[in-house]
Amino acid sequence: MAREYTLKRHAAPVARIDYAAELNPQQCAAVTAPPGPALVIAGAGSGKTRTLTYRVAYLLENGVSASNILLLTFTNKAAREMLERVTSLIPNDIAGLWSGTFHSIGNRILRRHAEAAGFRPGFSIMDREDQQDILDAVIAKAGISTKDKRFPKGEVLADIFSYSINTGRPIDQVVAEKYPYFAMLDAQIALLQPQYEERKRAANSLDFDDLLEKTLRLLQSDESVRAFYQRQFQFILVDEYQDTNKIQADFIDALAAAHDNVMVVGDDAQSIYSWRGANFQNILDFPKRYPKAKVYKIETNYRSVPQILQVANAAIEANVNQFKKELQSVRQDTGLKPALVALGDSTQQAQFIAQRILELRDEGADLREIAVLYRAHYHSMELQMELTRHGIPFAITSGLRFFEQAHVKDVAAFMKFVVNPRDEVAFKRMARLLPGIGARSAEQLWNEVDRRLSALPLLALEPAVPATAGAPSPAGTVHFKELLFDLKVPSKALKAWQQLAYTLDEIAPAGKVNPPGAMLESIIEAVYDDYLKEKFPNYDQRREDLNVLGNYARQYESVQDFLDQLALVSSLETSNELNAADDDEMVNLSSVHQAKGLEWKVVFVIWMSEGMFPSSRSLDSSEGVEEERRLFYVAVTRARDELYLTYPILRLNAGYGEAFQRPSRFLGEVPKNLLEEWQVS
DNA sequence: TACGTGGCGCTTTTT
DNA sequence: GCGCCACGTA
Repeated sequence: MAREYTLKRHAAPVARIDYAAELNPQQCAAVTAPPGPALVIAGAGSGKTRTLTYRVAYLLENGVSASNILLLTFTNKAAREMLERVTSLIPNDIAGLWSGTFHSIGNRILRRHAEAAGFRPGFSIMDREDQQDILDAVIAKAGISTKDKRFPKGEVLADIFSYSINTGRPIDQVVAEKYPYFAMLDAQIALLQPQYEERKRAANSLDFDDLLEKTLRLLQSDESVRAFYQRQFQFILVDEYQDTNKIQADFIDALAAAHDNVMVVGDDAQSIYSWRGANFQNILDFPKRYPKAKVYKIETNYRSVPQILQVANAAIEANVNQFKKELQSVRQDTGLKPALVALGDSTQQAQFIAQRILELRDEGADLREIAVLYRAHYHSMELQMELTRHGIPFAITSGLRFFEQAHVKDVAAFMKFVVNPRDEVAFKRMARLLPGIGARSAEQLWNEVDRRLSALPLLALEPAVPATAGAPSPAGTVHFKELLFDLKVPSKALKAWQQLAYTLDEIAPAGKVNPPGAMLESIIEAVYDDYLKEKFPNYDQRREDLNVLGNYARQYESVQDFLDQLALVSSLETSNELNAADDDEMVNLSSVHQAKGLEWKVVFVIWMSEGMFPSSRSLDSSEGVEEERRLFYVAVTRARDELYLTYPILRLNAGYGEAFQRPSRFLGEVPKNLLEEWQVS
């Protein structure tokens, strides 16, 4: 039996926060909960973020060191905002606190222990597109002809593998469920997975799933690493727990195993990421996995007026699988019911929204306090045109992230390659930019580069700048000009190729990597600007994007950190950060998914039509429909004062003329007397 | 093997 | 009304 021995804390600062006064009793109970497992079920708008923020402050005030806290959130922005609020509450230094998304925390851990996980510290992070590229190469290499019989493309394989990893279910099961028409190929598909793994290893590249999975495996297999982080993270806080998947839940469990000091916060009614492997059974079963868990419920809603909340409560009612709860509004009754608006077609729908927004602005509303939400990004197309016509400025958190645009990824490929010369995807992307080099030549060139790289000592492949600040710096000795200059390239590409070799040498002289801002300048000036002019019709726009990227890059000293940001920061966070026009008055257009955690005074939910919302793709299973219903619940609960639910009766079908659309079933589930029907003519 | 043109099919959600 | 893919040509 080990002896229990406690180190005395240095004198804790005098308690400054009056928790009972600043929080409601339910919040306060959760915030001041004793150590040990805790499940906080916090309804929409109930002050979930506030609760977590105060919890962090509470721990710090009670002498817990910041470096012993791990805060896991759904976006990096959410983490940053919480910590800012903590700083405004108490004077403690919180620099040592680890916070961010599961992916970014995984990345941070793996950078430190890359070797133990079977990689080199300078590894690249692949996004979905990179993943598809490499999988297409794996398929080709395996000699599978996609011609004679239908075989899934890289895109589909990525989806299968990813879902399999994130849910911990075998490939054949995933294929049978999600792609039954490929069921007879499942053995062959499963065979490709180890090849994909091998290829990633050779390229020293990790995909998004690896950032979770490899981290978990590392904790499970390496006892010293596990013990280290278990000791470091004495208190674990998890936001949006309902959207964690199996790996994420296991990751938390592994870290918490030694002390069980884990507080998870979430709302099962807002679980909307099952297609990415999220499993809201994690939150429902938390008390089973942690039998000592205390459950705290926070059911007072501060956000929405009662009329909106009633609609929300009614909307979620039809779901069988949930913790029953009834949100109570503390806000004044405005006497204004949410509007149910039927419109002739989608054009009218767009006109209605635009007109109503103009009226709201005349009434003195701030455009930033208005949002239009929809199920899928393409639902917003007509509205965008209509808003433009009326001169109404809007900001979209678009489907395509800023960093996923071709020109951004192109210039990033240069940087990725010099940081990690084994990055097959980055190299090929770079090569294909040159005239006369397509997929085929790029592949051949890579084979030769790969051969030359293998002849170099292992250490030479590390970048000369430390991967993490303070780490010893290995001697980088890759001379890119020597490596590439004399390769055989198509004659059409020769000049550009030599230029490329010089440029790489310039941005990483003798393998010593320049800071990202300077690198970008060289890349653009030496090769990319010409390409951009030639290739894209909207040169000016894209060039401007690259300037923005350059400004952003200059904030970073280390290329590695900069590239990590590109890979791991979500669109929501970048759009604000890059445009920096936060104070511009703009209406927000957003998918419901991206609206998670946000709120506005006025919310329009458009395309409330059967087949659109709920999406027709979700209709074949009851779980699918329940998730759509939760999504609808999320949409409704974004609104503080005014809510409009609109749907067009006619749908203009591409090519096929028009078809009648039934209103969404979700509208029928809300009692008529809770909504006010608007007749629009 | 790279790249331009015509036909076809049809729209989720994202770290 | 648009993007993607396959095919044919330089």
